[in-house]
Amino acid sequence: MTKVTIREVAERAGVSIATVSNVFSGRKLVTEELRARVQEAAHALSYQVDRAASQLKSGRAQVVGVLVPNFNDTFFTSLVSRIEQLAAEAHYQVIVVSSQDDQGIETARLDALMGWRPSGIIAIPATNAVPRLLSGEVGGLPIVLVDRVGQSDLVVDTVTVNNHAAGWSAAQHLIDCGHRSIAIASSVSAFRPIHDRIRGVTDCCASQGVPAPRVVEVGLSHESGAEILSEWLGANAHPTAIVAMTNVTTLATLSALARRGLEIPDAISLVGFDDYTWMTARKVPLTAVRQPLEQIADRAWGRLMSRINGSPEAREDIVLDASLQLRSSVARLA
Amino acid sequence: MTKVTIREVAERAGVSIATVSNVFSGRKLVTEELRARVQEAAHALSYQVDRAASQLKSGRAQVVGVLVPNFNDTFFTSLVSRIEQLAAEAHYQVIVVSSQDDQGIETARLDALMGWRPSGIIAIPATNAVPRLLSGEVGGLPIVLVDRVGQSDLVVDTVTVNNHAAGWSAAQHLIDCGHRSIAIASSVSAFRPIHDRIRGVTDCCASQGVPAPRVVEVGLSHESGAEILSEWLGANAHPTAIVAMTNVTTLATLSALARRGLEIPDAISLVGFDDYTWMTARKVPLTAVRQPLEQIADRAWGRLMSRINGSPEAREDIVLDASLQLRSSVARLA
DNA sequence: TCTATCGTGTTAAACGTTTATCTCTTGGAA
DNA sequence: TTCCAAGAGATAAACGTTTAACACGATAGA
Repeated sequence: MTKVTIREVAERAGVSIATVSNVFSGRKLVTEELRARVQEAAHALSYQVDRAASQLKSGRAQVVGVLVPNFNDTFFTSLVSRIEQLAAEAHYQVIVVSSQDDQGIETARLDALMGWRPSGIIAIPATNAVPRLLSGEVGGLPIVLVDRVGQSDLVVDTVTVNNHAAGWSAAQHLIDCGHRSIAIASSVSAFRPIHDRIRGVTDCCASQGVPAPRVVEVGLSHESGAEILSEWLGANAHPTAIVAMTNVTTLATLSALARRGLEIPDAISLVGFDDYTWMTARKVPLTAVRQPLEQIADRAWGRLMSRINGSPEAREDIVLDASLQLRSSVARLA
Repeated sequence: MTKVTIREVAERAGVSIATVSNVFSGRKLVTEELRARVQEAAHALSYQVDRAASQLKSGRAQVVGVLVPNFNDTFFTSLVSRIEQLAAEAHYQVIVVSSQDDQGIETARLDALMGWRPSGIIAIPATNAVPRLLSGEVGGLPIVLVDRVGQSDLVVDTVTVNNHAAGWSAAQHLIDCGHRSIAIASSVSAFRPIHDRIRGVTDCCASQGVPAPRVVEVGLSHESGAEILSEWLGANAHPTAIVAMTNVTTLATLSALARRGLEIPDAISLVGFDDYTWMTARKVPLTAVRQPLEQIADRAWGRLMSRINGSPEAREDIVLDASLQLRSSVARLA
């Protein structure tokens, strides 16, 4: 693969390198005849525009960076999947980096990302603290923050879910079904989205005179979560229903209940969070809160593109609604 | 963000740009004093090496491309996750592209990938046909093929699982438990790994005089799979056991069985493929074939690095063993 | 004392594009 | 017929690095 350059293509086609460049970038008209000659030459030599050179000269990058906390939660990978697809359609390339739920790594990865001089960044911060680089005050780099948005004095666009309402609707359904003793399986209660969901549940209970739900914090991994929850169930009076705050905690709850031999919904009812195929692939399909995954990705991408194309609109906090998927994991109490 | 260049850093530190470059690339020694001055200046200006310029001049890229068929199968995302981690440790960046299970898109994405002039590529082809670009005959680009390796006259390294043995061990377990009527839930039987797994099951049955298993092909999506399998169960005599050929078909089988109200393992036994947390998060934990995910990623990465660093070793087909995780979804028949 | 060697640093020439500027035709409008 | 605008290509100057070649002391072997 003796790297073939624009010069060789130009020579073979009998034109200048500028013409070749124009054929590929399409920013100046080239007659049909020359265009054909160039295409043919390029194909014959299997020429490929060198991104590095192109980007260096033009300053434009056709790259967007995507930062996610990890690849374990399907919520994040699904988002990445959708964004990759949108990006490809828009002839952008995506560089995905993971912070592995660690602020230090987050900063490092973000730094590395900047080396690409991306056109924009879509980020799900690892914690409530938005990294300095993403606060948007540094300079014109378009940024869209998604999901874990902890602060509110931001200057960048955000796309989130109405987590308070999501929690409320889950609680309302349980209360409607006669539940009074509710527990919450939370991952990290300090994270803003989780915090809001918990408040949603709590507020709903308070509004109807139902005792405040107990909150069990189980961490970010399935294994530790199942362990902690199982122990908690052993040491405390059982609630009649549990509502899980993320898709990982849903899994952890399922494991803990199975481990303790507690039937759903006979012994304990469950409302899960996020909605994936495996939730229906069970004898008792799970009632769950569905986040509008595709919409989140679409809105985030759309917003980023607007910014990249220099839209002067004011910043916006896009808040989408989650919906409760009613299935069979919640018992109707007498 | 008035892009700050190496020149400004050099000026501020009172050195030449070559020295700044050396400090960052580390390929020539710089005295501690100057190094400190440079670091400080760089930090003060928040300087970031421009990858495009760096790569253009040096020809080296510190980038590896990763091609996967899709982001729906956890097997692929898990692989990507692990590779991203290994890459970060080695100061490489990963560009992930998805072929969306389509040969046309695969070629397009691969072309785009080449524009980055990556140091190497780890690829899971979408079909048995290895894309021309990856056949390795084009030139020195290091390539490692993983999982879906259809041909055997390759010149590149490969990392696969011993699929025949994996299928065999699943079948053997069923036969040991007294099963004689076995069905296979396959995704796309033509794919080499699937084909081998099916043969493994079939050969094992044949070797012990058990009737040949019936194969049901259910496609790549959970939804269609559940539908097809459910219909099949309605129209045919039930087998006593089903073995699923991928993690998506496992899910599809679970759904189909739940839809038909068939209990596991009382009505039908099930051996799943791939081993994820959700498989244990059920009342009846799933017996499943576990692919050594982490090992696959590690070996693929290791091999790629060897190649990139110019190892002259002969090409190798690395074949790893899958292991059967015994749990409770297979009934012991009288 | 005279070279040879080594350790540090600088100079300047690329790398493969993009794009502002220039040149040359061609075809109306006056 | 003359002039000018518009269209289509070509020329050449960057873009921000890396790195070969070079310079300059200091050290050491002869």
